[in-house]
Amino acid sequence: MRFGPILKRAFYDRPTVQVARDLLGKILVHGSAAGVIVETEAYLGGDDLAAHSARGLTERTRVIFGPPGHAYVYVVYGMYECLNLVVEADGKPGCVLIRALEPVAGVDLMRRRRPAARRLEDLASGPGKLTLAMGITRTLNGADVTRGGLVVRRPAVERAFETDVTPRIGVRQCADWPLRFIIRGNRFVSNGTFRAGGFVR
DNA sequence: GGTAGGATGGGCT
DNA sequence: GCCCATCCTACCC
Repeated sequence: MRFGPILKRAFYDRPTVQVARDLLGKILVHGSAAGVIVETEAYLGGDDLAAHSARGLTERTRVIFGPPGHAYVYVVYGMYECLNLVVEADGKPGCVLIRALEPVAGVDLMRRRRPAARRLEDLASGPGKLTLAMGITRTLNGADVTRGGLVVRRPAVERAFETDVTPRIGVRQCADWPLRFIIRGNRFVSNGTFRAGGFVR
């Protein structure tokens, strides 16, 4: 499968919410595996207490405060890794969590990396699932995603779609902020998490 | 179809 | 010592 050009640093050097929305429909590529980004979440600076950067600059959050167009990979629940793309200008925190992909290349390899996935729709339908399927680990923390083995590309053919906005999944702070973006009707988005109040998907 | 509970360890108080 | 930006299995309709 052929893709378009790699997204340049200027794409990431913009407000977090804009980048989170614009990443939908783009192609995440790592080696021979690739998938269309169908779900993202924005993590802001300032008073967004759900963001790791909210507690200030530490060894872990250093990348988030650095220049845009780099990967921020962290470990959740001691077992899984999550991929974020750093946005906003150097010195200003902001990142976009990649939450789900529609696999489009290297699918056999992705299936071998995730034997628990029964259906294609489950292969990369969550932040921990997609890093497993794509072979993305914490060793890629800080990697430049405008060049190298992990990049984001435009699709060869841009397709129109509608976007839905919902609260973010699995966060307690700022639980009702509308910062999750999904491609409307896409079958590859994560299943979400039930919370008091009844929010699902 | 659905959900409850456990695995498991890094980061920060 | 507590809190997680999660996933999978077992078990129950």
